[in-house]
Amino acid sequence: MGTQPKHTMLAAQRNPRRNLAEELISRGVRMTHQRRILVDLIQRADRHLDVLTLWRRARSRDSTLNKVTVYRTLSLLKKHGLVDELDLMHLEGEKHFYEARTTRDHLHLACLKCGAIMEFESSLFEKLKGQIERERRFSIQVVRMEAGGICAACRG
Amino acid sequence: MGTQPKHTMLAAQRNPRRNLAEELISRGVRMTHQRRILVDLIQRADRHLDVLTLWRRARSRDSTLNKVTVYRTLSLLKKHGLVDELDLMHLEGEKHFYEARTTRDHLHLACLKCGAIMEFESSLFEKLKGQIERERRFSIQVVRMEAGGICAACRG
DNA sequence: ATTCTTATTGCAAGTGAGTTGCAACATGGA
DNA sequence: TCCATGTTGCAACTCACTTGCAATAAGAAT
Ligand SMILES: [Mn+2]
Ligand SMILES: [Mn+2]
Ligand SMILES: [Zn+2]
Ligand SMILES: [Zn+2]
Repeated sequence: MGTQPKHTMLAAQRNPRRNLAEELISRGVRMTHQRRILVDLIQRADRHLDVLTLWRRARSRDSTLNKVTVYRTLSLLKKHGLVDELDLMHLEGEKHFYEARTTRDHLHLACLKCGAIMEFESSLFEKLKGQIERERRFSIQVVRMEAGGICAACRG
Repeated sequence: MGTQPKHTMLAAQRNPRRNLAEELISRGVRMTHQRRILVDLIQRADRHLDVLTLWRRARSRDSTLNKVTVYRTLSLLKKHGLVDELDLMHLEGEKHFYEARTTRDHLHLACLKCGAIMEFESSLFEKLKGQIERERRFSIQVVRMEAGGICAACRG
Protein backbone atom coordinates (compact mmCIF):
# COMPACT_ATOMS: atom_id res chain seq x y z
CA MET A 1 0.00 0.00 0.00
CA GLY A 2 1.69 3.15 -1.23
CA THR A 3 0.72 6.78 -0.95
CA GLN A 4 -1.43 9.16 -2.95
CA PRO A 5 -0.01 10.69 -6.14
CA LYS A 6 1.85 13.98 -5.67
CA HIS A 7 0.54 15.74 -8.76
CA THR A 8 -3.14 16.06 -7.85
CA MET A 9 -3.99 19.31 -6.14
CA LEU A 10 -6.30 19.19 -3.15
CA ALA A 11 -9.81 20.58 -3.51
CA ALA A 12 -9.04 22.83 -0.55
CA GLN A 13 -6.43 24.55 -2.74
CA ARG A 14 -8.60 24.92 -5.82
CA ASN A 15 -11.74 26.12 -4.02
CA PRO A 16 -10.42 27.90 -0.96
CA ARG A 17 -12.61 29.69 1.52
CA ARG A 18 -11.78 32.93 3.26
CA ASN A 19 -8.59 32.91 5.28
CA LEU A 20 -9.10 30.65 8.27
CA ALA A 21 -7.38 32.93 10.78
CA GLU A 22 -9.49 35.93 9.69
CA GLU A 23 -12.58 33.78 9.78
CA LEU A 24 -11.89 32.83 13.41
CA ILE A 25 -11.10 36.40 14.44
CA SER A 26 -14.32 37.66 12.85
CA ARG A 27 -16.15 35.15 15.03
CA GLY A 28 -14.58 36.57 18.15
CA VAL A 29 -12.12 33.74 18.70
CA ARG A 30 -8.80 34.60 20.37
CA MET A 31 -6.02 34.27 17.81
CA THR A 32 -3.09 32.75 19.62
CA HIS A 33 0.40 32.11 18.34
CA GLN A 34 -0.35 28.35 18.28
CA ARG A 35 -3.64 28.70 16.42
CA ARG A 36 -2.06 30.92 13.82
CA ILE A 37 0.53 28.24 13.07
CA LEU A 38 -1.97 25.37 12.96
CA VAL A 39 -4.56 27.17 10.91
CA ASP A 40 -1.95 28.27 8.41
CA LEU A 41 -0.66 24.71 8.04
CA ILE A 42 -4.16 23.36 7.52
CA GLN A 43 -4.96 25.97 4.93
CA ARG A 44 -1.79 25.40 2.90
CA ALA A 45 -1.78 21.61 3.30
CA ASP A 46 -0.77 19.60 0.26
CA ARG A 47 -2.69 16.58 1.49
CA HIS A 48 -5.17 15.38 4.10
CA LEU A 49 -3.46 15.73 7.45
CA ASP A 50 -3.70 13.49 10.48
CA VAL A 51 -3.05 14.86 13.96
CA LEU A 52 0.49 13.54 14.22
CA THR A 53 1.55 14.99 10.86
CA LEU A 54 -0.01 18.32 11.68
CA TRP A 55 1.70 18.32 15.07
CA ARG A 56 5.11 17.52 13.57
CA ARG A 57 4.77 20.32 11.03
CA ALA A 58 3.64 22.72 13.73
CA ARG A 59 6.54 21.83 16.00
CA SER A 60 9.01 22.81 13.30
CA ARG A 61 7.67 26.35 13.75
CA ASP A 62 7.25 26.23 17.53
CA SER A 63 8.91 23.31 19.23
CA THR A 64 6.90 23.80 22.44
CA LEU A 65 3.50 23.47 20.75
CA ASN A 66 1.70 20.60 22.46
CA LYS A 67 -0.25 17.83 20.78
CA VAL A 68 -3.23 18.57 23.00
CA THR A 69 -3.38 22.01 21.42
CA VAL A 70 -3.62 20.37 18.01
CA TYR A 71 -6.63 18.36 19.17
CA ARG A 72 -8.23 21.39 20.78
CA THR A 73 -7.71 23.57 17.73
CA LEU A 74 -9.18 20.93 15.43
CA SER A 75 -12.23 20.66 17.72
CA LEU A 76 -12.62 24.40 17.55
CA LEU A 77 -12.42 24.42 13.75
CA LYS A 78 -14.86 21.53 13.53
CA LYS A 79 -17.28 23.32 15.83
CA HIS A 80 -17.15 26.36 13.57
CA GLY A 81 -17.59 24.22 10.47
CA LEU A 82 -14.23 25.33 9.06
CA VAL A 83 -12.64 21.90 8.69
CA ASP A 84 -14.01 18.53 7.66
CA GLU A 85 -13.03 15.36 9.47
CA LEU A 86 -12.36 12.33 7.28
CA ASP A 87 -11.97 8.64 8.01
CA LEU A 88 -10.49 7.72 4.62
CA MET A 89 -11.98 4.28 5.24
CA HIS A 90 -9.74 3.87 8.30
CA LEU A 91 -7.13 2.49 5.93
CA GLU A 92 -4.34 3.36 8.37
CA GLY A 93 -5.88 2.54 11.73
CA GLU A 94 -8.53 4.43 13.62
CA LYS A 95 -7.14 7.92 13.23
CA HIS A 96 -8.86 10.78 11.45
CA PHE A 97 -7.78 13.22 8.77
CA TYR A 98 -8.58 16.88 8.35
CA GLU A 99 -8.92 19.38 5.53
CA ALA A 100 -10.09 22.97 5.28
CA ARG A 101 -13.70 23.09 4.17
CA THR A 102 -14.11 24.25 0.61
CA THR A 103 -16.82 26.26 -1.13
CA ARG A 104 -18.11 23.08 -2.75
CA ASP A 105 -18.37 19.66 -1.10
CA HIS A 106 -16.47 16.72 -2.51
CA LEU A 107 -16.21 13.06 -1.69
CA HIS A 108 -13.21 10.81 -1.19
CA LEU A 109 -12.19 7.59 -2.91
CA ALA A 110 -9.74 5.35 -1.08
CA CYS A 111 -7.98 2.56 -2.95
CA LEU A 112 -7.90 -0.50 -0.73
CA LYS A 113 -4.94 -1.86 -2.66
CA CYS A 114 -2.45 1.02 -3.02
CA GLY A 115 -3.86 3.43 -0.44
CA ALA A 116 -4.30 6.29 -2.91
CA ILE A 117 -6.84 8.93 -1.91
CA MET A 118 -8.75 10.72 -4.64
CA GLU A 119 -11.26 13.53 -4.50
CA PHE A 120 -14.43 13.73 -6.55
CA GLU A 121 -16.87 16.56 -7.15
CA SER A 122 -20.19 16.05 -8.85
CA SER A 123 -23.44 17.85 -9.44
CA LEU A 124 -25.15 14.53 -8.66
CA PHE A 125 -23.69 14.84 -5.18
CA GLU A 126 -25.21 18.31 -4.86
CA LYS A 127 -28.56 17.07 -6.21
CA LEU A 128 -28.54 14.20 -3.71
CA LYS A 129 -28.00 16.61 -0.83
CA GLY A 130 -30.85 18.76 -2.14
CA GLN A 131 -33.12 15.75 -2.31
CA ILE A 132 -32.37 14.86 1.32
CA GLU A 133 -33.04 18.40 2.50
CA ARG A 134 -36.36 18.58 0.62
CA GLU A 135 -37.78 15.10 1.10
CA ARG A 136 -36.73 14.71 4.71
CA ARG A 137 -36.79 18.36 5.73
CA PHE A 138 -33.30 17.67 7.08
CA SER A 139 -30.99 20.66 7.29
CA ILE A 140 -27.54 19.37 6.36
CA GLN A 141 -24.62 20.95 8.20
CA VAL A 142 -21.88 18.51 7.27
CA VAL A 143 -21.65 15.64 4.78
CA ARG A 144 -19.12 12.90 4.53
CA MET A 145 -19.04 10.43 1.67
CA GLU A 146 -16.23 7.98 1.18
CA ALA A 147 -15.89 4.98 -1.09
CA GLY A 148 -13.41 2.15 -0.71
CA GLY A 149 -12.43 0.08 -3.74
CA ILE A 150 -9.80 -0.42 -6.41
CA CYS A 151 -8.41 2.55 -8.32
CA ALA A 152 -7.80 2.74 -12.07
CA ALA A 153 -4.03 2.31 -11.68
CA CYS A 154 -4.43 -0.84 -9.58
CA ARG A 155 -6.99 -2.33 -11.98
CA GLY A 156 -4.49 -1.82 -14.80
CA MET B 1 -29.83 14.32 22.76
CA GLY B 2 -32.39 11.52 22.68
CA THR B 3 -32.52 8.29 20.74
CA GLN B 4 -33.79 7.30 17.35
CA PRO B 5 -37.53 6.73 16.89
CA LYS B 6 -38.72 3.18 17.50
CA HIS B 7 -41.19 2.96 14.64
CA THR B 8 -38.80 3.13 11.69
CA MET B 9 -37.66 -0.24 10.46
CA LEU B 10 -34.02 -0.68 9.57
CA ALA B 11 -33.09 -1.06 5.91
CA ALA B 12 -31.36 -4.31 6.86
CA GLN B 13 -34.81 -5.67 7.77
CA ARG B 14 -36.59 -4.47 4.65
CA ASN B 15 -33.91 -5.51 2.15
CA PRO B 16 -32.24 -8.48 3.79
CA ARG B 17 -29.52 -10.49 2.14
CA ARG B 18 -29.11 -14.21 2.39
CA ASN B 19 -28.79 -15.59 5.90
CA LEU B 20 -25.45 -14.45 7.30
CA ALA B 21 -24.57 -17.79 8.90
CA GLU B 22 -25.25 -19.70 5.68
CA GLU B 23 -23.31 -17.10 3.75
CA LEU B 24 -20.27 -17.65 5.95
CA ILE B 25 -20.52 -21.44 5.79
CA SER B 26 -20.76 -21.34 2.00
CA ARG B 27 -17.49 -19.42 2.03
CA GLY B 28 -15.79 -22.14 4.03
CA VAL B 29 -15.77 -20.27 7.34
CA ARG B 30 -16.01 -22.35 10.53
CA MET B 31 -19.38 -21.76 12.15
CA THR B 32 -18.75 -21.62 15.86
CA HIS B 33 -21.26 -21.32 18.67
CA GLN B 34 -20.14 -17.72 19.27
CA ARG B 35 -20.36 -16.68 15.62
CA ARG B 36 -23.83 -18.15 15.32
CA ILE B 37 -25.02 -16.00 18.21
CA LEU B 38 -23.36 -12.80 16.98
CA VAL B 39 -24.39 -13.18 13.38
CA ASP B 40 -27.97 -13.88 14.40
CA LEU B 41 -28.06 -10.78 16.59
CA ILE B 42 -26.64 -8.60 13.83
CA GLN B 43 -29.14 -9.92 11.32
CA ARG B 44 -32.18 -9.38 13.54
CA ALA B 45 -30.98 -6.05 14.99
CA ASP B 46 -33.61 -3.37 15.46
CA ARG B 47 -30.99 -0.64 15.27
CA HIS B 48 -27.35 0.07 14.46
CA LEU B 49 -25.28 -1.79 17.02
CA ASP B 50 -22.04 -0.73 18.65
CA VAL B 51 -19.61 -3.34 19.99
CA LEU B 52 -20.67 -2.98 23.61
CA THR B 53 -24.37 -3.36 22.85
CA LEU B 54 -23.73 -6.35 20.63
CA TRP B 55 -21.55 -7.90 23.34
CA ARG B 56 -24.18 -7.38 26.04
CA ARG B 57 -26.87 -8.97 23.90
CA ALA B 58 -24.57 -11.86 23.04
CA ARG B 59 -23.70 -12.47 26.68
CA SER B 60 -27.35 -12.94 27.54
CA ARG B 61 -27.16 -16.02 25.33
CA ASP B 62 -23.67 -17.15 26.34
CA SER B 63 -22.28 -15.44 29.39
CA THR B 64 -18.72 -16.56 28.60
CA LEU B 65 -18.59 -14.94 25.17
CA ASN B 66 -15.67 -12.53 25.19
CA LYS B 67 -15.63 -9.00 23.83
CA VAL B 68 -12.54 -9.83 21.76
CA THR B 69 -14.63 -12.38 19.91
CA VAL B 70 -17.10 -9.66 19.04
CA TYR B 71 -14.30 -7.58 17.52
CA ARG B 72 -12.89 -10.57 15.67
CA THR B 73 -16.26 -11.59 14.29
CA LEU B 74 -17.00 -8.07 13.10
CA SER B 75 -13.61 -7.96 11.35
CA LEU B 76 -14.43 -11.24 9.67
CA LEU B 77 -17.81 -9.98 8.49
CA LYS B 78 -16.27 -6.74 7.27
CA LYS B 79 -13.59 -8.65 5.38
CA HIS B 80 -16.31 -10.67 3.65
CA GLY B 81 -18.32 -7.54 2.89
CA LEU B 82 -21.28 -8.77 4.92
CA VAL B 83 -21.53 -5.87 7.34
CA ASP B 84 -21.08 -2.14 6.94
CA GLU B 85 -19.23 -0.08 9.50
CA LEU B 86 -20.73 3.28 10.37
CA ASP B 87 -19.45 6.32 12.23
CA LEU B 88 -22.82 8.02 12.62
CA MET B 89 -20.87 11.26 12.72
CA HIS B 90 -19.11 10.10 15.91
CA LEU B 91 -22.02 11.61 17.81
CA GLU B 92 -21.30 9.36 20.80
CA GLY B 93 -17.51 9.28 20.94
CA GLU B 94 -15.13 7.46 18.67
CA LYS B 95 -16.87 4.12 18.53
CA HIS B 96 -18.31 2.50 15.42
CA PHE B 97 -21.66 0.97 14.58
CA TYR B 98 -22.49 -2.04 12.47
CA GLU B 99 -25.34 -3.29 10.31
CA ALA B 100 -25.87 -6.20 7.98
CA ARG B 101 -25.26 -5.14 4.40
CA THR B 102 -28.44 -4.88 2.37
CA THR B 103 -29.18 -5.52 -1.28
CA ARG B 104 -29.28 -1.79 -1.91
CA ASP B 105 -26.99 0.82 -0.37
CA HIS B 106 -28.39 3.58 1.77
CA LEU B 107 -26.98 6.58 3.56
CA HIS B 108 -27.37 7.83 7.13
CA LEU B 109 -28.62 11.12 8.51
CA ALA B 110 -27.62 11.98 12.05
CA CYS B 111 -29.42 14.78 13.89
CA LEU B 112 -26.83 16.78 15.80
CA LYS B 113 -29.55 18.04 18.15
CA CYS B 114 -31.59 14.99 19.19
CA GLY B 115 -29.25 12.22 18.05
CA ALA B 116 -31.83 10.56 15.81
CA ILE B 117 -30.42 8.36 13.05
CA MET B 118 -32.35 8.09 9.79
CA GLU B 119 -31.72 6.03 6.70
CA PHE B 120 -32.15 7.25 3.14
CA GLU B 121 -32.20 5.41 -0.17
CA SER B 122 -32.08 7.22 -3.48
CA SER B 123 -31.54 6.49 -7.13
CA LEU B 124 -29.38 9.62 -7.21
CA PHE B 125 -27.07 7.82 -4.81
CA GLU B 126 -26.89 4.87 -7.20
CA LYS B 127 -26.30 7.21 -10.15
CA LEU B 128 -23.51 8.96 -8.26
CA LYS B 129 -21.79 5.64 -7.60
CA GLY B 130 -22.13 4.77 -11.27
CA GLN B 131 -20.60 8.09 -12.28
CA ILE B 132 -17.60 7.47 -10.02
CA GLU B 133 -17.06 3.98 -11.41
CA ARG B 134 -17.24 5.19 -15.01
CA GLU B 135 -15.44 8.51 -14.87
CA ARG B 136 -12.69 7.40 -12.53
CA ARG B 137 -12.58 3.74 -13.48
CA PHE B 138 -12.80 3.11 -9.74
CA SER B 139 -14.32 -0.18 -8.70
CA ILE B 140 -16.37 0.56 -5.59
CA GLN B 141 -16.40 -2.16 -2.93
CA VAL B 142 -17.89 -0.22 -0.04
CA VAL B 143 -19.51 3.20 0.26
CA ARG B 144 -20.24 5.24 3.30
CA MET B 145 -22.22 8.45 3.20
CA GLU B 146 -23.35 10.25 6.32
CA ALA B 147 -24.83 13.67 6.84
CA GLY B 148 -24.99 15.58 10.09
CA GLY B 149 -27.57 18.28 10.58
CA ILE B 150 -30.96 19.09 12.10
CA CYS B 151 -33.90 16.73 11.60
CA ALA B 152 -37.47 17.70 10.73
CA ALA B 153 -38.70 17.14 14.29
CA CYS B 154 -36.01 19.38 15.78
CA ARG B 155 -36.64 22.11 13.21
CA GLY B 156 -40.29 22.10 14.26
C1' DA C 1 1.74 51.80 28.01
C1' DT C 2 -0.41 49.26 32.03
C1' DT C 3 -3.79 46.71 34.13
C1' DC C 4 -7.16 43.21 34.30
C1' DT C 5 -10.28 39.55 32.92
C1' DT C 6 -10.73 35.47 31.01
C1' DA C 7 -9.69 32.20 27.37
C1' DT C 8 -5.99 29.23 26.22
C1' DT C 9 -1.93 26.50 26.89
C1' DG C 10 1.27 22.66 28.49
C1' DC C 11 1.72 18.98 31.31
C1' DA C 12 0.52 14.68 33.31
C1' DA C 13 -2.72 11.50 34.02
C1' DG C 14 -6.75 9.19 32.44
C1' DT C 15 -10.30 7.01 29.24
C1' DG C 16 -11.92 3.91 26.04
C1' DA C 17 -11.86 1.58 21.55
C1' DG C 18 -9.56 -1.73 19.45
C1' DT C 19 -5.38 -5.21 19.01
C1' DT C 20 -2.17 -9.03 20.01
C1' DG C 21 0.32 -13.31 21.90
C1' DC C 22 -0.58 -17.50 23.52
C1' DA C 23 -2.30 -21.73 25.67
C1' DA C 24 -6.67 -24.20 25.87
C1' DC C 25 -10.41 -25.56 23.13
C1' DA C 26 -13.88 -26.70 19.46
C1' DT C 27 -14.99 -27.49 14.56
C1' DG C 28 -15.67 -30.33 10.85
C1' DG C 29 -13.30 -33.36 7.61
C1' DA C 30 -10.79 -37.82 7.39
C1' DT D 1 -13.54 -41.39 16.88
C1' DC D 2 -9.43 -39.01 15.78
C1' DC D 3 -6.84 -35.25 14.22
C1' DA D 4 -5.24 -30.93 12.05
C1' DT D 5 -6.16 -26.52 12.18
C1' DG D 6 -8.95 -22.55 13.01
C1' DT D 7 -11.01 -20.14 16.96
C1' DT D 8 -11.64 -18.61 21.68
C1' DG D 9 -10.78 -16.38 26.28
C1' DC D 10 -7.70 -14.07 28.89
C1' DA D 11 -4.46 -10.60 30.06
C1' DA D 12 -1.69 -7.28 28.63
C1' DC D 13 -1.03 -3.92 25.41
C1' DT D 14 -1.37 0.05 21.86
C1' DC D 15 -3.09 4.10 20.21
C1' DA D 16 -6.30 8.03 19.52
C1' DC D 17 -8.23 11.14 22.05
C1' DT D 18 -9.83 13.64 26.58
C1' DT D 19 -9.60 15.98 31.04
C1' DG D 20 -8.16 18.68 35.38
C1' DC D 21 -5.43 22.15 36.68
C1' DA D 22 -1.98 25.69 37.48
C1' DA D 23 0.65 28.87 34.65
C1' DT D 24 0.34 31.92 30.80
C1' DA D 25 -0.98 35.14 27.21
C1' DA D 26 -4.66 37.64 24.34
C1' DG D 27 -6.83 41.66 23.83
C1' DA D 28 -10.24 44.92 25.73
C1' DA D 29 -10.54 48.54 28.98
C1' DT D 30 -8.33 52.18 31.15
MN1 LIG E 1 -14.29 7.07 12.30
MN1 LIG F 1 -10.45 16.31 0.38
ZN1 LIG G 1 -4.86 1.75 -6.13
ZN1 LIG H 1 -33.39 15.87 15.72
